[in-house]
Parts: sequence; C-alpha cells; structure tokens
Amino acid sequence: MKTLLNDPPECTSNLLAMRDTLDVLGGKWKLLILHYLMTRDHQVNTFKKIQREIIGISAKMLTKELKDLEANKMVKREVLNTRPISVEYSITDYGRTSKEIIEKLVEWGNRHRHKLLNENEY
Amino acid sequence: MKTLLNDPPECTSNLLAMRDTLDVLGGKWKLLILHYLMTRDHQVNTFKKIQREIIGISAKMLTKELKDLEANKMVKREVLNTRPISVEYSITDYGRTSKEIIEKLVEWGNRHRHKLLNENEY
DNA sequence: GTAACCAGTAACCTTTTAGTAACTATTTAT
DNA sequence: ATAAATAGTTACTAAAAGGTTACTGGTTAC
Repeated sequence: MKTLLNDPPECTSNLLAMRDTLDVLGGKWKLLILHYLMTRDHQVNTFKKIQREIIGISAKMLTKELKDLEANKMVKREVLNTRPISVEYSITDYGRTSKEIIEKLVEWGNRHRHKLLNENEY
Repeated sequence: MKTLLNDPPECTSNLLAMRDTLDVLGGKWKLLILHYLMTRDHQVNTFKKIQREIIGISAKMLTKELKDLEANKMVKREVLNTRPISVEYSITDYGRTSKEIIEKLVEWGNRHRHKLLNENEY
C-alpha cells in the first residue's frame, strides 16, 4: 500500500478516506447539484430545469456531473414518457447522506465569512 | 450579487458558503497538512520535517499550501533561531475548527468504501 | 416545411493545478 | 574550499478541469 505519510498508520487511512470523499463529491458543481436536488425533492427536476436554475452550468458539465453522481448512486436518472422526451433526476437515499457534509461546509463557510468581516472592522 | 441559483435566496448563500470553504480547504494537500499538524501538535514541525513525512509533496507545493493556509490564519509560521535556520509551522486555534469537517469527510469516505465492498460481494 | 423544445454529444480551447529540475542564500562542519 | 543542511524560488512542463460553440435526433406546434 502506498502511504501518504510516515506514521502513524491510522493517519494514512484517514487521508485515503478523505480523498475518496472528495473524489465523489469534489468538482465545481457536484455539491451544488446535490444540494439543489435535496431542496427540491418533491419537484420533478428535469435536465433543462436544473440547467436553467443552476446559473452558469453548461450542458456538458451538467451531463458529466450527473453521470458521475449516478455512477456513485447519489442520483437516480429516469426517462419520462413525455413529448418531447424529458429526463428526471432525483436524489437517492444514499445521496442524502451527503447532507451532513454539506451542512458542515456551509456552517464553516459562514463562520469564516463573519470572521473576515470582523477582522476588517477597526 | 451574482447568484448561483434561481431561488430560494437562502440556497444561493448556502452555496457561496460552501465555495468559500472549499476555497480555503480545497487543493490536493491542504486538508492533509492540517490533519498532519493537528495530530502532531506537541512536536516542532519544521518545513523539512513536514516535507519528509508527507510523502510525495514537493517543496513548491508545500510552500504554496502553507502560505495559503497562513493567509487564512489556519497555520502559524515562525522562524526559529537555529543553525541552519529552520521554520516551524503549527496549527492555530482557528485551524483546529477544520477538525469537524475533516472528521465528516473521513467518516463519509470510510462508509462509502464499506458500501462499495458490500456491493461487490455476491 | 420550418421553427422550437428536449437531452444530450463532439471538437476544440482556456484556465487551473500540480509536478520537475535547477537554482539561491545562509551557515556550519571538514 | 567544499560539502551538507535549511528554506525556499524560478522557469518550464504536463495533466486535469472546465468552458464554448456547433451539432444530432426525435417530436410537436405553426
């Protein structure tokens, strides 16, 4: 096993776990998409709807990120029998497990912003 | 304000917070360095020691990541009066606030790994 | 028939990130 | 004088990530 650190061995496995997580959830849009789908769970979220509402994402990136998330079972893809055809994406139960991580990131980011604002007051 | 999403407005601010966090903690080595310094808090962690023990990191990347972390007050830099001169890096109290995030990422990564292993059994 | 809508794909380009190798400056020991 | 150690820097390169534009194929409304 290739190690990332000298000693203690537990640290190496922690760091591999961190990297695994970031492999699945990293990238510019993945957490955003998960958050989007989680907060709109009751709606029918089609490709076009997602693309319209997540400002700035291109079809290419949305396709790619959704494929990656689907491969990791975070997201379910379903072709709807509509004319013209549309495809619904929804979050899976497994995808919902990312909620805790997202919450921590949001929390920390907000605290960080407040910290910066307070530092600039004098 | 440039928004990332169409409505609800709270979502946009959540997503900005997530991005802020990843700006500070993202990158290949930052979480690894924080984790390293946190688990070796009682030691004198010099540049060379860190470079020797975090396998694979180059001087250039270590310099850069430490500078970034210092700029965000996650890490403290102190020149020691030794011959030859050496520089000690240590985690700050603020840097320690990343612990919760790191723990969540480790936890999720480990659960994800077990999930994959169980799926491949048949 | 033609324009519009959906869900993509393909080719190409730019930016960001990371890696490599050589080098600087200072000090000490041989 | 030279080698070794510390803490970097600089220039160049490669790889990864992301963006842009134009396009496909099927269907419906005009």
